[in-house]
Amino acid sequence: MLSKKTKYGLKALTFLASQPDREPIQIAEIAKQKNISQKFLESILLTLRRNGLLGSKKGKGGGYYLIKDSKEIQMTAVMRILEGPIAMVPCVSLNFYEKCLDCPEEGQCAVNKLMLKVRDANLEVYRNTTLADLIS
Amino acid sequence: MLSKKTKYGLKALTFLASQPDREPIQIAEIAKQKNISQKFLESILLTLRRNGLLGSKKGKGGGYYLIKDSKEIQMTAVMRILEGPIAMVPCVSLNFYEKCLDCPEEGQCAVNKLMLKVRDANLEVYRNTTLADLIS
DNA sequence: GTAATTCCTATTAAATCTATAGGATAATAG
DNA sequence: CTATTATCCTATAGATTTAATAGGAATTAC
Repeated sequence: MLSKKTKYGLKALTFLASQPDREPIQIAEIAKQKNISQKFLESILLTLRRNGLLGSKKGKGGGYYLIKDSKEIQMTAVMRILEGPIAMVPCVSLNFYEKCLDCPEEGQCAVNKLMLKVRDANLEVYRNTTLADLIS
Repeated sequence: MLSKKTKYGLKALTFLASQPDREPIQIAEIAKQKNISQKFLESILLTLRRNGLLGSKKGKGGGYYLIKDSKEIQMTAVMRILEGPIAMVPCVSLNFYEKCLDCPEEGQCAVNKLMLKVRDANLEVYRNTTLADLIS
């Protein structure tokens, strides 16, 4: 299952990407437009900012805005920030590799073999989809 | 993340598939060979049987065995039984479709659009991978 | 300086996953 | 027919993760 965090994060990002310019938009505004709990959204936007996808401005007239062109934002980045590793098991993860302790030989492990295919298929999708592609 | 249930289930299935014949194998034997908590594995094998992938025999000489040729067992079935819907959100699920309550129009929803691609990519992998493919 | 808004940490509440317990049921062997 | 072996089944406890909330600190605009 996709977490609500990711779901809300994606909705917020596309909302920002569909703005005519990059003026800061307030959390409250995004939450209202996209039907999201404001406080929860607040923490999500914060992590998106900390990970370099969003910029922010405090005080009156403040808010969040995209820091890059939406065509430059790949889903690989978004998913890794919000949902965590793209691989479903650490032993096939590119960025978060860990050996399985219960598995004597990776090359002969069925889970490894299947999840490698799944990882590649998903990477293919995420790499070839940008934020811009998600806006109709 | 892949659940341990699915991970263990896959290991058990491939272990059974790699047996020379379809004689029943005891839970204890599978658990030992594959490093799995026996009681947990027991419940997993039970659901695999209830969902038509395994047969079982009670009493001495009992155990579990594959009910079909491993070439006939697609990962779509295995994953749906163990991990649940292949789609990451109900609004793109083939077998468990549900409309999102917070989403006015599916056609214009970024989450829907992205997860549709992901679903298709994963289905492609799962449909084209059988249990037999996972045994080296 | 006041109002508006993000920033930040901690905490609670809810849901899900993992594992275990313990007895019921069925099959086999003798 | 009895003892043994193994699956069957339900319930529940424990652990982890997710979702949401609370409340005040810091910053900016006017």
